Amino acid sequence: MLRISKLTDYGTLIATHMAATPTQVVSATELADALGLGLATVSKVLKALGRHGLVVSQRGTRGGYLLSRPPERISIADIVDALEEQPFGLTECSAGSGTCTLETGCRIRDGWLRINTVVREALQGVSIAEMTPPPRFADATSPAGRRVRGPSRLVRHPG
Amino acid sequence: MLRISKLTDYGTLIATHMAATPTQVVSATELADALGLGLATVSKVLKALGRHGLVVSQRGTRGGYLLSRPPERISIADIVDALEEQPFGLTECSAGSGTCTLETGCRIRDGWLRINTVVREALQGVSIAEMTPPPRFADATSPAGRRVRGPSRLVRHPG
DNA sequence: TTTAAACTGTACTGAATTAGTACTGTATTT
DNA sequence: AAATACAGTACTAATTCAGTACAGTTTAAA
Repeated sequence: MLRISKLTDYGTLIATHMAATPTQVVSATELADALGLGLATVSKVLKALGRHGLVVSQRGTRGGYLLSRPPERISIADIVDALEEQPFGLTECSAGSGTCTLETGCRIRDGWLRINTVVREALQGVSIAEMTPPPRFADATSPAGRRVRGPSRLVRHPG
Repeated sequence: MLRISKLTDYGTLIATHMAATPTQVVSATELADALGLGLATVSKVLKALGRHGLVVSQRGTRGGYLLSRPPERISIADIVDALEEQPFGLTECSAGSGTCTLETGCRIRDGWLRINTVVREALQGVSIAEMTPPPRFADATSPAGRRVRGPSRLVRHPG
């Protein structure tokens, strides 16, 4: 369907929400309430994010989750990698290898690999700190007033 | 799964194959044989491509399909549009509208719309003529020797 | 020390989507 | 008239997704 799964969608939602208060421990319950999602669903997402080192968890009363690094350094690609099937690839042949029955004589694997690269760079080029629209009544001189202006900034090649 | 469907994959395969002999009428049977796919499957794909004006069909003996325009002017985005769910969108909210139960208070729709744009441009930026690797023993001065060199060319902004 | 909040891990079930195929009908050429 | 090839619809099995449930462990606070 060329669409991210709902779980991945929730992942970006949750991570973006956490990015708003990056130093604050938030519990799955709080996130579920704030975002209108089921607790079990939110837990499932956070667990996956934790496995991939994007959040760290704190057990017990007053426990919860915390972003493991500044939100500017967590990209949408990171979230996708944590929640979608790995490895990344728009087609079967460009992701794994060997499973495609057409391998022999396939002339377009090359093309798809190039497209993958560009798409991946697009996802890598957006951090969870950049997902939310600029605050409407923000003071333009405040740090919160800094904003991304359109897609041109999106494709940056991190390395 | 953030992956194109197999049908879409077949679509790019079929279109790319046809792009190699752009003026020749090819039957579904020939394509199925050449690509190692089922006839019914190939027919299904070609029908969808026809509905979207990418190929024209010719019935009867000696009938078959023909690209409706030069392969340089048929993009991967065209194939995707013909075979994947419409409209294009990596998330539910960035494709349609109204179906997302979280609409109210969703802060990231904007971000996903921007990402969509970039991904879509990547798909629009590659024609089915550019999918195959350059012929290995091609004369460098021949038209067939022209080639795309890496992803930088991929993101071109057609509009 | 007890209790409650909160994370951990696994498993399950219904729904939705995908993939591939079958079948009947129509058009065209030889 | 016959063979080839497209047109359209429908169907079934397999896969994937989405959401939830449950039993267990850790930690902080009362």
